Parts: sequence; structure tokens; C-alpha cells
Amino acid sequence: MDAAFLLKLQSAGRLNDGDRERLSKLCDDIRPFHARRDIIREGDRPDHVHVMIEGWSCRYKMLADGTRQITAFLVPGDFCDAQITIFDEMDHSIGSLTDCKVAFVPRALIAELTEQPAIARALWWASLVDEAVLRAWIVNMGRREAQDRIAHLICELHARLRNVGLAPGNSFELPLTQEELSDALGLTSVHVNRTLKRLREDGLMTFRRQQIVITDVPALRKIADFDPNYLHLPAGVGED
Amino acid sequence: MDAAFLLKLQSAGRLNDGDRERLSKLCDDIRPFHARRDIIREGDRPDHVHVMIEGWSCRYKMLADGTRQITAFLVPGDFCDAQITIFDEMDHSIGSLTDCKVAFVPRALIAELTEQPAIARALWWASLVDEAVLRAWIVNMGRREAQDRIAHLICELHARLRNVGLAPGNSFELPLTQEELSDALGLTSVHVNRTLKRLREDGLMTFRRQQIVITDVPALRKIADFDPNYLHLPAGVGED
DNA sequence: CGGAAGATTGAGAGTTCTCAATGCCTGTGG
DNA sequence: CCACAGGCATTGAGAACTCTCAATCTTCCG
Repeated sequence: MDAAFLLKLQSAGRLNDGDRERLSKLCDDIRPFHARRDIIREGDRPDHVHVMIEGWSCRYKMLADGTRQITAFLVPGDFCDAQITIFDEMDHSIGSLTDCKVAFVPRALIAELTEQPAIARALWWASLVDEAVLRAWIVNMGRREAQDRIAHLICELHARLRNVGLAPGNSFELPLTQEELSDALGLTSVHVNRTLKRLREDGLMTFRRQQIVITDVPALRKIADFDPNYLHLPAGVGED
Repeated sequence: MDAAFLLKLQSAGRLNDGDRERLSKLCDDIRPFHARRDIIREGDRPDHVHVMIEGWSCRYKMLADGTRQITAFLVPGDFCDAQITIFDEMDHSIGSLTDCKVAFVPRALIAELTEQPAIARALWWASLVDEAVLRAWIVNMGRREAQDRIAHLICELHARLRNVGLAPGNSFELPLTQEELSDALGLTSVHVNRTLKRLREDGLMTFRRQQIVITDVPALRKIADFDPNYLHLPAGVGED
């Protein structure tokens, strides 16, 4: 199977075999991380760009009162910090959620790769999708109550994971605690727990032992008001 | 005074006089919009990139239940839809909030301009700042209650407007209704109203007749837990 | 088997929402 | 120059949603 980032960048279209060959150099330096470690911290000035190869991590920000907000889940194929090519320092942290493997890519290699227009375009595309996902999260947190909000996040992850081959059928592995889920949703873990129970009782989805099973895809999408258009997936992947 | 987008892109550094000269071509086709009109709609495939020259607009998304969530305020100097260079269609709408002036820039001109590395870098920089702002909004909506949330938004707008010369001192024009403010904050206008009252009574800030006056900058930043680092402004501008 | 982390549940408090009424300000027409 | 209409802002009261704190149950793993 192709590396996830190839599957992902393919969605941007127009990559030829040469591009794919060049991109494989991203994998030259892959390092393991244990679960719940910081991969990069706010304020860091890393000299590598990091790409998720295996496992899950998240962007997050700690607040003064000790609460945490997760602003993105990073799955295989996602770039952690393309922005440090431009910014001086990280304005948020990235932490592993599971044991994972991360490619360390020298800035110079990124510069070299982006001389290929198709690759530069694919990376820009990836960054714009990230932006669209952030907007969707804002809508989610601003205008949906707990049940619908959780449903939307699950629909999104389902679609994204299918796109990189990690969600066959209507279930997928979600290696998060309810606490981590709540940090992403802007809720408390207690309320997430109660709401998951309701989703289960309503026959929409279950989440047990880090496994999501969507029992009723159309119904879940309906209450979530989920439209995958913002993910800009290749035709067909978001459907179903 | 320079056009706002020059002031803004300058923050990315490294623009020389030639670049600034080239960028001035962005202003060749400026069109007026009345307040509360759509400039671009979800699903559109515009053939121009739009740049705010004067007035305010916002990105927003309508939900099935008729509620609205604003995901960004666009002020002079902001690019509305650089993404349509890459994506087929808009995944959200952009609407004017005030009467405003918008530059229509042919895609071809963007392509031409981005052949200059410094300009390409500046545009990428702008897009990354947008992303950082989106993350800050997520943190805001997820982990701050109403008073602190409003305070944070006001601190952010204050810093951004100072950067383009639109907020001398500790006050600035905010041409929004409380309804529009609430659509951005994920609150109801009634609650925004009550909370503004509290902010006023606490001597932190006032909002009357579309004018924000920050009465106590350090205190407002304190309750908002505001750190302007994510805006990546030139040294000094975010400070006070 | 014992611990520790995570999930679940209960009860009560706090925040935010909904619905509805009232007040204020501005622009228009008489 | 004044009356009036319409759009916002403001306020009240009660309902709904979410949070906090704390106890208990499960699961996982050494």
C-alpha cells in the first residue's frame, strides 16, 4: 500500500510518477514517538518539517487555567508544521496521542520538492484543506449542541480516514480517550460520555474500545448536517 | 497612506520596491458593494480572486436550521478567496457587512505575481496567519465562556486593525450589530448583549454606536488570556 | 491479584438559550 | 420641525444544556 501522504496528496490531482518518486524521499528519516509525548512545543523553532506516517497526534493549545483545546487531529499523511518554513516559531504544540511514527523532513528537502509545480500545488492544496477543516470545526463548536457536534466530528474523521484507506466500511479505529475527544469538542469528558450513550441508545453509532462503529450513516450525517464538500475529496470518496 | 494589503503583506518581510510596485496592480479593478450582500456564495466558481480594500466583510456558513456561523472577519488588506486558485468551488460564502470596496484580481495576475518569490512567500504567509487565527477562534469557542470569549475577539481585532493602521490608540470602529457579533462568537445576540453590559460595568471595554473603546487594555487581555503571538505581527505591533 | 486509568452515573450548580416585551435611535414623510 | 416606522439594543423569566464534584464500576496490565 502507498504511504498515506501519497494517497492524500493524490487528491490534489496531477501528481505523476516522477513526483511520487520524489515524494518518497520524505520517508528517509522516520522516528518513533511514544503515546502522549510532545512532538513539537509552542515556541519551538524546529529545523525539520514533520509528517505523520503512522499513529495519531493532535495540535493543541494549553490555556492559562490549565484546560486544553485540541484544534486538529493529525492522521497518517498529514503535515504537522509546514508553517515553520515561513514563521519563526510555533504558535501551538503538537503531541502524540498514540505510539506513532513521524517523518523528519529537512527544510531544504521541502524547498527542493516544491520546485516541482505539481508538488507545490499539492502541498498548498493540503494546507487549504486544513483551513477548511478548521472552519468546519468553528461551525461545529459555535452552532451545534453536543450530540450533533460529536456526530459531525465522527462523520468528518470517517471521511478523512476512508480517503487514506484507514476506514473500511462504516467503522474505524479512534484511539482516543473520552477526555481527549472532549478536548477537541469543547466539552467536558463527563458530558461527552453521556452524549455518547445517547448516540448509542439512538442507534446512530457506538464507541467502545477505541472503535467507532457507525450504525446508521445517513441518520448520523443528518443530525450532524454533514456535507463533505469542505474536505474537497476526490469524487466518490466522501459519498456513501 | 499605503493600501492596507501592502501594510499587511509587509509583515511577511522582504518585499522590495519592485514587489510593492507589482502588487499595486491588484488595485486595477475595484468594485463597490453595498452592506449585507453576498460577495461570493458557497458553490460558486469565481474567476477572480477578491481582496478587501475598504469596509468589512465576513466568511460564513449557513446551517440547515437557519443559524449562521461567521468563521472570519475580513478587513482591508485581507484576501477573500485565494483558495479558488486550487479548489474547484467555494465551500463557504463571503458577505459584506458594511458598504465596501473589493478588488477583483484575475487569476492570471495572481499567477504572474506569485512568480516573484517574495510575493509568493508573502501570500503564503498571509494564508498561514489566517489558519492561526482560525485555531485561535476554536480555542476561544471551545474553552472560554462568554465574557472572556468576547474579550479575546476584541483583543484580536484590535491587534489586527492596528497592524493595518485602522486602530489608533485603544479604540476602533467595529461596524457590526450585536447579532453579527454573536454569529461570530457562537452565542445568541441576547447573551452577547448581557455580556457586553458586564464588560462595560467591569470597566474593561465599551461598544456603542459601532465604536469599541478598550477602557483597560491589560485587564481585558488578562481575562481573555490573549497572547498575540499567533498573529505573527512585526515586533512591537502586537504589544502596546 | 492489585493498581491505575478510563468510563459511567448521580445530584446540584452555573451558563446560555428561548421567547417575548420594551426602550432607543435614525431616517423618512408630512 | 415633528410624528412614525423599522431596526437594534436591552431586559425579564423560565427552560435547556453543560459543567463540577464525587462516587462507583470496568478494563487493562504488570
